[in-house]
Amino acid sequence: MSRSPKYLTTPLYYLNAKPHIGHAYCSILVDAVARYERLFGGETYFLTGTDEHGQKVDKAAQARGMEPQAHVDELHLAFKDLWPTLNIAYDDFIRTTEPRHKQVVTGFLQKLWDDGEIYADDYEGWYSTTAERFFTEDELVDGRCPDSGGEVTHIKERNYFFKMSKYEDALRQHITSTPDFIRPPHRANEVLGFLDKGLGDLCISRPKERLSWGIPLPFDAEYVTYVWFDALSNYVSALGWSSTGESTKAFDDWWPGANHFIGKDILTTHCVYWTTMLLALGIPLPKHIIATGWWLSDDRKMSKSIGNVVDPLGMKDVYGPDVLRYFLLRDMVIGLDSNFSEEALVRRNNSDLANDLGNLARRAAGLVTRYFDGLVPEPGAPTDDELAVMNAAKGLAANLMGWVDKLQIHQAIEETMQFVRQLNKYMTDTAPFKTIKTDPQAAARSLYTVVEGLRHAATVLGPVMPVKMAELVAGLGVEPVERLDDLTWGGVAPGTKLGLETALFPRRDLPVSAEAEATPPKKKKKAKAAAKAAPVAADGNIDFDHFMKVELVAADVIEAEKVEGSDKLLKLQVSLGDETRQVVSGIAEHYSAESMVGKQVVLVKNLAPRKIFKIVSQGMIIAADTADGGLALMAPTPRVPAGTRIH
RNA sequence: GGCUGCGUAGCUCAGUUGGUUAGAGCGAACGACUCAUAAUCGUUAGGUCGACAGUUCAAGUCUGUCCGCAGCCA
Repeated sequence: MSRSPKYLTTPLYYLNAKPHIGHAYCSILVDAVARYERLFGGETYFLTGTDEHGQKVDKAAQARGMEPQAHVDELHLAFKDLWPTLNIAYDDFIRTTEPRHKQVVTGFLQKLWDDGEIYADDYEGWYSTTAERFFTEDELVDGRCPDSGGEVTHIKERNYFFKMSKYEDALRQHITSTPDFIRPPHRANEVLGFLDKGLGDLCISRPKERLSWGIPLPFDAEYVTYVWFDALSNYVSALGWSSTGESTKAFDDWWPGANHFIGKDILTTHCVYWTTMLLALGIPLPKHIIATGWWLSDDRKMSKSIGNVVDPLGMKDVYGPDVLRYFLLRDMVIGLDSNFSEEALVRRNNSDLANDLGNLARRAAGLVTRYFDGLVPEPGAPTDDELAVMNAAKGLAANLMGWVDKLQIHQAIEETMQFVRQLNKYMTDTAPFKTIKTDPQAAARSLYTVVEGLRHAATVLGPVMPVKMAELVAGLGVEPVERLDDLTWGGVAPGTKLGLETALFPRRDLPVSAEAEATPPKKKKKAKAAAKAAPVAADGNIDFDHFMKVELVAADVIEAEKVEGSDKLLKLQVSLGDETRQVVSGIAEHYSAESMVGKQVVLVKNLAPRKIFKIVSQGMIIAADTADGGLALMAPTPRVPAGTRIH
């Protein structure tokens, strides 16, 4: 069965932020899908890159006193250099500041201009520098940017517009007649809902005086191209699409199999802006646009302002890139949000990778070493037990493509692990460590079956954990198979020398915080009593360690305002030296907003963030009730540097 | 406020066109085994399937109302 070539893309990551878990997940997902695809015998072209124009980048460069180009030349490496460390193998990395890209965007725009798809008009609105876009009067919140809360300025200016509205019906038609164009399907409904509100035209320019760091419009040098228009074009510029009509081989080969993987936050830009641009240019629409969910922390989006950012990328340094990949791909159902936690990652590592898979390899290898001098024994004729395993291996390989095609990667992994569990059971049932004394032939048969089963599992998990599974296959003494079709039972030749010396996936301890909360799994009986020890003892005392978990720090109040609609609450911005936190505190009846600014207070730093009056509060200020019903704020005397730990 | 989706064991989730005692993995308890990374294998416990009402011989599965959560839009 032949498969059509697939062109797999991640979004171009915008250089105004450091790589985070969202970027990493998307790239890992595309990488895994590409590797699966190749295992199925298909061809793939994997594109990623960076989006380097725009005001934020320009500003950041200015702040550093650098030329924007020098700035992005440096910054884009944070992404480009990251991918290999996550075992991600892309085919091309495109930067929007490269000539090959700028050239295509220019041709793109010129063609639209020539075809009358772009017109100039006056535009009036409130512009937010932080969000880099206009808002209507109605959209503003308290006269500020609804996205960033930043300042907006009223601007009236001439700009260029793309006649996007023209394509509303054509796009709706395409979405409704192509059920899996947008995946998962409920996202398609979202886009249709967006279209039903009526599609306007899209402003695609920014005056040069306001934004110089961009691609100049070919028909008006006083303007540069709007960042989205610029960035989205990468999907065809990387293939060398040409506006003159002469298409490149790369474009013809790959574009028909285009799969854009994106985060759900950029659904509209891809499903509406990009698609209508393509319609206007007469370029066929991509085959699929796949919107993934977000990795959350404590059921919330990770964000610096909420203070719940965990550093999943740091996990690769602690646990290894393949373990991180396994966790991300196993624990997220594509399209839905998932919670990220180090604890969940460690549990996955321990139960699936260390216990089930790694340990199985170890026990099989140990027995082969002990009883057969480390040489894989002759299997002999299979009995029903072996036939069951062989059938399961066959079924696994047969089902795999279906799961991957449905983008049920987590399911593909789960099915594989079920097979591994079956191998463990088979090993226990046939007990080669016993039969070796009574029936060496049976022992040989069992061990051969487990080794061969491991080879199947390793092959099928290769796309998820390329390096670790290559190690396992090498440990089994065989050459890896490139294609699933070549994965047939009996690939391990009897007499092969096994080389599985070390544990493939070491067990890990749960992170400290998790262990304190969970019932410790260690030393079953002895630990039981101790484990049940509650944080608060019967006499009401807590032990020293518990107290030390409360992080009290000195904080300087830098801003304060009353919370509208509440008599008691003040919203404070406090500095902890290296970070600023927002805290909502019920002290307004005793302290005015003005009087708080400049004061030093004591903040409970590691209190879980919560919303009070819809405002996120990241900590608590401590105070004492006074005898006359007043309130006395606690503060270090004398004043100490903000952020100083108090204990 | 409008629209859409979701709410199933402690946790993460499956549950096909409504049909016998609601499933899996993790976690837990107990047991077996001892080749192995305190591993593996087995057994058990734990759910009024968000609430209420309705349709039906029969509802986690359909309808309505409500509660909670999320997303999109305004």
